[in-house]
Amino acid sequence: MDTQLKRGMLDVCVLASIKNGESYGYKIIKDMKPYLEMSESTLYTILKRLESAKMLTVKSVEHDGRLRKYYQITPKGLGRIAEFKAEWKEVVAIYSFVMKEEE
Amino acid sequence: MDTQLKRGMLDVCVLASIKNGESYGYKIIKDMKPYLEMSESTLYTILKRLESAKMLTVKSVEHDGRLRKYYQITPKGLGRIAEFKAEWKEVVAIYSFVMKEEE
DNA sequence: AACAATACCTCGTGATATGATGTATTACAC
DNA sequence: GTGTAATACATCATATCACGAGGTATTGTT
Repeated sequence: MDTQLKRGMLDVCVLASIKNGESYGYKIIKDMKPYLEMSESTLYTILKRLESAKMLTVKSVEHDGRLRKYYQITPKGLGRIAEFKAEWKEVVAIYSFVMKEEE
Repeated sequence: MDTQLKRGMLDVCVLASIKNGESYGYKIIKDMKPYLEMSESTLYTILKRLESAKMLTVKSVEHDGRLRKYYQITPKGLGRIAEFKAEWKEVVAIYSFVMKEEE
């Protein structure tokens, strides 16, 4: 799938992955895989970005000798999802424009 | 509207604008405005990109003392629109993922 | 012993949307 | 007739960002 088309959905997808319970990087990638493939470097970049934007918080936990960073969504993160929901209407309108007079 | 979300639709929108008859830069912006706002610098960048990709051809015409560059879509350009149509299904699937368990 | 899976990370690169800025003509208001 | 908006094109520098390549370290599995 075209990279450009995914942009703008990536951030929101990550937020959606942790919306109903905290999760961690490696698991987020696996959860999203059926819908949207994302490389690890992309995900960790996004997680850092969302953390800076205060859309999620993080806590590190030792698990089987390996470090795990659990992410929780914040009200601001939930707000971002709501915003996306509203913008989606515009996206659909653009799609309609493209398909106009298409058989 | 979020810039990122528009990406990936911009190219296709421009192609759609000339799908049913040639058009020129200034007019394309006006035609798309109700659906999607795009700055002039963005459009001319895209037109050049699409021309390089052979998705459209151009011919210059003098009109009222001003230069106008008329763009026509090519089979490759039409192919791009068809491709987008297919990718749209994936986009909708991603949207569903984001909205899952959303009230 | 070798390899896959788990789990994190950084860095460089390429693509690209946009604001700022520029050129030149026509149309219209005051 | 002077100024401003509209028409119509263009370039350049900048910032954002997805991604591949590469790295570290531990725990299964073959």
